[in-house]
Amino acid sequence: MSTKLYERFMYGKRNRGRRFSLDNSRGCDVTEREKQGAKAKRIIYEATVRCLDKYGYAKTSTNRITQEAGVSRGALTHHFATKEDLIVETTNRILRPTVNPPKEPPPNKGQTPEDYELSIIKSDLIRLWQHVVNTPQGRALLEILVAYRTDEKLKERIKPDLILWNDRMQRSILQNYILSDGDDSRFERVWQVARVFYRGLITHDAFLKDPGELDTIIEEFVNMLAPMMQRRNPDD
Amino acid sequence: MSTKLYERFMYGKRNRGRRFSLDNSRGCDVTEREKQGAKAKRIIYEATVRCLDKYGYAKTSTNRITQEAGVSRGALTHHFATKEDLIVETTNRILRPTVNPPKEPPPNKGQTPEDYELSIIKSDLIRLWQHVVNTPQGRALLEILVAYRTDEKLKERIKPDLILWNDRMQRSILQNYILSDGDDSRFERVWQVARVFYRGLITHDAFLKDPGELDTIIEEFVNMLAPMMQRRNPDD
DNA sequence: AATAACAAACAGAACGTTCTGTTTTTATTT
DNA sequence: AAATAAAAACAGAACGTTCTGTTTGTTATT
Repeated sequence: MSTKLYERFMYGKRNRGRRFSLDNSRGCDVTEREKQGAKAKRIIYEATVRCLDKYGYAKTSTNRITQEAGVSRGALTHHFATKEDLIVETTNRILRPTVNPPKEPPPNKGQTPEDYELSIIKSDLIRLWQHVVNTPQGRALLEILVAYRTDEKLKERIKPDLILWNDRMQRSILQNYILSDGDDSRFERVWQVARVFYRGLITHDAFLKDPGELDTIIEEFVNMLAPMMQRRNPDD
Repeated sequence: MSTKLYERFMYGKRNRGRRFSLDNSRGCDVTEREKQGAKAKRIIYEATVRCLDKYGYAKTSTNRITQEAGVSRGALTHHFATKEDLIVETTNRILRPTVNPPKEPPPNKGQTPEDYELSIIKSDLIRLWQHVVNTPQGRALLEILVAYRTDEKLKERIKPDLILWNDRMQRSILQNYILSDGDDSRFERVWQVARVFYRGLITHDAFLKDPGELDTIIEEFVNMLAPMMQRRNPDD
């Protein structure tokens, strides 16, 4: 390249074009490019969740994710500078919809009001297992949480998110399920017991000959927990 | 090495010496070499447990284990042909002492018999957490169980051991405890609920600002479970 | 003398990251 | 409206490191 051309090039470069980064400096309307990038990120995120669920944390390499997502290596590194960035963002996307689980309308019954209330709480507890914890997202989260335990850098980055999510979760649950004269702080603990139990349950079929045994254990647990969530006076 | 020496060495190697493997073909007396080998294996096993606990499954490489154990790479590969062999044997050694947890003598009290019984059961449940699950061995086992979920080859090799251990555990517990209403199969489930809960608890402090919150959750759980349980009369 | 026990070098694959180059979209200037 | 600069969105090669497993060599025990 001749000096003249180069100087003209650099001159133009310095004085023309955009001075600021793009990413939505306009205001609100979504450009084609933003849509494209968001879609790619979503595809990669979904592939990451699938890989964590299928192969586990140890074998979820960036190579495998690109294969699963059907994108190039460059695409992944463009959107996620490091693997840690990818895991952090994946964690946040897993937690996002979990905060407010969709509420099912209670089915009609010919039961006494007490039995009816109990059945609703039981079905809610079972739903927590079937539609939140024991899902690709839930199992992927377990993989991340176990890695979290021994990965200080990851811990540093996602701990605030997890605590925030926990608080929001508790508040959301309290809004929907607590009885007016109940002990809130105790109820929060009971609910956390349920979440802890379900997390442990993901790895429990290792000990069982028949996977169906899981259901009976869940049933036992639900029968144990549901009546407590109905107690109106915990102080007697 | 000169050719002559080398040939003499190889010649001797091929045509002389013992034809069968050593490891205790004599009968009973333990040789120095056997002791040495067993000690090396124990050191490697203990280092593996420490690595799984400290670094997690993904970052527990054979290299790291040799460093942690203070042995050479050759020593490790000599005793454990593959990494999978090492993990399998480590799993078995973790499970070995857990089957029959040491029983603590009950402390004296000025309580009613009912309260006394309840307090013993509660302390047993807390001990399960403090001295079995939340230990380097217990946390290492969690790492292995999570890897197990997505590793078909590992699953194939240790599944029988886990099921066997589970059965022995249940029988051992049944010897000491029964359910308040005397239903054994239901009690087995209740006890499994406790184990599942504790396993989940290992990863739960990720959600908590203050690690001390764990204790209150444990307390809640124990208060929930203990009244359902009853110690078996040792005279039957 | 044979071999268990250990040590160390090595091979090949896979890992995460970095880098260079190309195409496409967007914003600004003319 | 056309031209142009800049940045986003890829694609893919290459890098150095680390991994597991193999092989070869040495020492100690029987």
